[in-house]
Parts: sequence; structure tokens; C-alpha cells
Amino acid sequence: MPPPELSVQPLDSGATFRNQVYRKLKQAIIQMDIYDHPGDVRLDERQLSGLLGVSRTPIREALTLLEQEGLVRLEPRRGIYVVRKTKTEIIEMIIAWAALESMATRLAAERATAEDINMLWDIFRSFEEQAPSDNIQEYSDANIEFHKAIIRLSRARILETLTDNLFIHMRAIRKLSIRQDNRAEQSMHEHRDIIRALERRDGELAERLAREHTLGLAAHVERHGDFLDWLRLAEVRGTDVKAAFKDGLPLM
Amino acid sequence: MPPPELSVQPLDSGATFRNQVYRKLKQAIIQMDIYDHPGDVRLDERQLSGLLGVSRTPIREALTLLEQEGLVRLEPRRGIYVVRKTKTEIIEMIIAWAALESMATRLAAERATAEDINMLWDIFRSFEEQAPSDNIQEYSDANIEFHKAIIRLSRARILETLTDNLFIHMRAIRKLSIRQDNRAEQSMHEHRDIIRALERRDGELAERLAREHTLGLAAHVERHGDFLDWLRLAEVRGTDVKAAFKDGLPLM
DNA sequence: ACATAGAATTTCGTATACCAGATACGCAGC
DNA sequence: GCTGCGTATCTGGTATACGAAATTCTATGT
Repeated sequence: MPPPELSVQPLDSGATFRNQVYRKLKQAIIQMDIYDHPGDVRLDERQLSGLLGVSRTPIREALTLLEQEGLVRLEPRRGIYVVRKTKTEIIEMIIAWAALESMATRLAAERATAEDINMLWDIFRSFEEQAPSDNIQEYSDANIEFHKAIIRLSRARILETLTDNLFIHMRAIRKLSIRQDNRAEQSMHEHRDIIRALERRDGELAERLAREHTLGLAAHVERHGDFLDWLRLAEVRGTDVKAAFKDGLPLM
Repeated sequence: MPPPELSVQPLDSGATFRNQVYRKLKQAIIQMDIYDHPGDVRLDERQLSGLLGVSRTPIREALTLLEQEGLVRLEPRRGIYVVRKTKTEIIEMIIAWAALESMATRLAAERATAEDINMLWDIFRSFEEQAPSDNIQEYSDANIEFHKAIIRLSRARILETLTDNLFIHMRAIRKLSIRQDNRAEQSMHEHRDIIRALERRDGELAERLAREHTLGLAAHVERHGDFLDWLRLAEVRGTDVKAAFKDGLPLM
């Protein structure tokens, strides 16, 4: 007879102020979408302190974390600014993502159960129906969810962690990801092929398809992502950003 | 005539106490090599405060960073402990490393200059001479330097950053990396083949060789890395670790 | 009006004080 | 000697106070 184990949960749940503030700030920064905002976005420790009802100490520690994640930039005695990645940085991040996800896909081909793959088909179908041009945000989020799902099947936590940190910054190119030349449709086909490769347990192929799929996005950004750096210039010069997009650029 | 630009250096150099403490602690933790130490290693904020001559505030912020990097674990109101990775975690990290480095190698094949590749040959030769069995630490460090050099040739900062964070934890398996079955020699051959592929600008091949080389290490750890988890058990039970290695395990 | 020096203010970095959870210790009871 | 309970102590989390660099405002002289 197995011993009657009473396993009590830790229940702490990292509920320190520091962690709470960290999560709240992170969510707020992501939600605001810096790439939709012209100009600098500056955070004030005291203001946040009053806003969140805690002292500056846990706020500073949370900001320290956010800085390491590349979400904010702390300029000593000058201010705290929400970071906007450059085009080059975004492309590098996509490349790193491609590297990690292709490896994850290889592992997934070995480790995923039949049920796991059914789940992928479910996700695939669920946003196959959805017209991408309608709701960019939802489409983009669903897209990322698909990739996250595959990575999860690798059963390698570190790959999840590392890519999660990268995905945060993919909001920068949301509007780009479904631009003309039927990227959306092509993307879907590639997703389908990846799942099929997983189904056939062809790790080699699945890995290659995943890599090429994501590197394709990198190339797309390389061609059409110049607006990312314009945002920075506009910010410095104080120009109205909206105007800069009048001449045929993707924003909206 | 070029404009007479006067570019003044930032000169701040991140010399805040927080950053200084961060670097010092990181170096100290890495140097001590937790995997050589039996038992828990606990850090005391107040003690560090006295030791380093600064207040607890910058120390706490530095520890926050180290926690995020996975070097220490902060247990609220219980203590701060240097982290020891499990075998599974180490293997996952090697896999992530393989993913990032193989991608970097692919890029390097496109971007590296002839001079860059000569530098790789230099590094290669410099530790070809060195007998690996003599000085494990030096051999291991040189080995990692080689990999860092290749990654640097990708000209993708993010790949450097991400892998640097992974390499920190590779000290865990230093003693393992040159165990019997002439891994050292085989490793050297593989390094040579990677450089040759880069020389021929064969990105596809270089990527595959780099991936297989590093995944080989993962497999090696999978087979012979059980001692990593024993360390944890020994720690919990308070057993003398050295004894556990008597029966033929790699340590030393 | 404009330029400028200097004071007042803002803002982050650091030090210190206080609090509550967790542990260790010791005493009482058996 | 062992168990259980309560208190003292330790430790990290949080709040507050202080300091110095950077910016802004203002008054003054031209």
C-alpha cells in the first residue's frame, strides 16, 4: 500500500511586492505597445509608487528585471524609458527565435503524442477560419500561440523561457506580419506542412520547415521593416510619426 | 571635409554600485564553482554588505539580476542560495546552445572574412597543442572560447548574449567534457571540420556540423552526467559528496 | 528680447530603519 | 531522553530618508 502522502502546495506563489509590480509593469508596457506610440515613454518611479501603492524599493527591483529583459532602459538620474527595438535588433531576435524553435520542433517530432498533434491541428483550424485582415492583434496573438504550442511540445523548459522573452518584442512587427503578398496565406500553408512533418515523425524535415518559416519572416522584416528605425528618428526629432507613414507604409 | 565631430565618451560605464556588486558577485559565484562544493552555499545580504562596503540596497538589486540569470535562488525570508542545475536542466541548456550556435555558424559562413577564419585556425591550433588531460579548467575555458569566437562571427549580438548566459552554467560539466572515450580528440576533429566548412562557405554543412557537435555533448552528458543530480541528493541528505564519487565517477 | 549664471527642483542611487515570516533554542511536561 | 510549545533571534522584504547629478526655472545684465 502506498503511503498516504499529504502534499501541501507551497502557496507562496512569489507574491512579493517586487514580483507583483514586475508582472503588472510588464503587462502594462506590453499592452501599451510602444510601437504605436510616438515619442518617448518615460516612467517615473515616484509616480508608479503612488499609482501602485508600494514604495520605490520593490518598484526599483522590478525595473531592474525589466531592464535586463530589454523592456526598459534606466538612464541614471535622467529617467526610465520604455525601449523600442531597432530593425536590426528585431531581425536578430527573429533569427534567434528561428534557431530555438527549429530545435524545439526537432525535439517535438520525437516527443509529441498523437494527442499533442491533434491539439496543433485544432489551433491551426481555429485561426484558419479567422480572416487575418480583420483583426490584426488577434491574428498575431493566435499566430504566436501556435508557435508557443509547438515549442511546448519539445518538453524543454529553457526553450520555452528563451522564446517567450523573444516573443514579447514581436509586437513590434505585428502590423507587418500580414502585409501584402499574401504572407498570411503562405504562412498558413507552412504551418500545415510543419504539423504534417511532425505527424510523420520526420524531425529533420520539421526542423528545416520551422527554421525556413521563421527565417522567412526575418527576410520579410528585412525588406519591409524600415519603419522600425523611422520611429526612433521621429522620436528624436519630435516629428509627428503618423505623418511619416502616410506614404504607403504598413502601419494600420 | 568631414565635420569636426567631438564625440565624448559616456564615461559613466555603468559604474553604479549595483553593477559593480553584480559583476563582483557573479565572478565570485562562477569562480567558486558550486559543482565542486558539497552542501548548500548560502549568501547573506548583511554579510555581503559588510564585505563589499555598500548597503544592502545595491546588493539586493544585484541579487535580483543574478536570480533572473539562474545563478542564485531567493527564498523569501529563508535565504539566498547558489543554484545547482539538474542534469535535465544542463542538457536542455546544451540543446539551446546547440540551436543558437548552429544558427550562428550558418550566419558566420556568410559573414566571416578570411581574416576571421584565420583567427579561428589560430585558436584551434593553440589548444591543439595543449594536452587536455593536464589542465581541465584551461582546456574547458579554451574550448568555450572557440565556440564564442564562432558565434561572434555571426555578427548577431543577441546570439552572443543568449549563449553567454548559457555558457556560464557549462562549468557544471567541465570534468565531464573530456572523459574517457577520447572525446577530447574527437571534439578537436569536429572543430576542424566546422572551420573547414566555414572556409568553403558551406553554411548548410557548417550549421549541421555545429549542431551535431554540440548535441553530441548533450548525449554525452545524458549518458554520464548522473552525478549532477547526485550532488543535489547528497546536499539534501548531508552526505559527504566526495564519497559518492569513489565508485568510478568522473569528478577529478 | 536674448543669453547666461546660479538657485531651486527633479530624479535616480544609496543608506538606514522597521516589519513580518521563518528558524533555532530552551524550557516544561511526560 | 523525547515531545511540544513559546520565545528570542535571524533574515529577507519593504518603507523612508538622504545625497548627488542633471534639468529647469529665474533673475539679471546687455
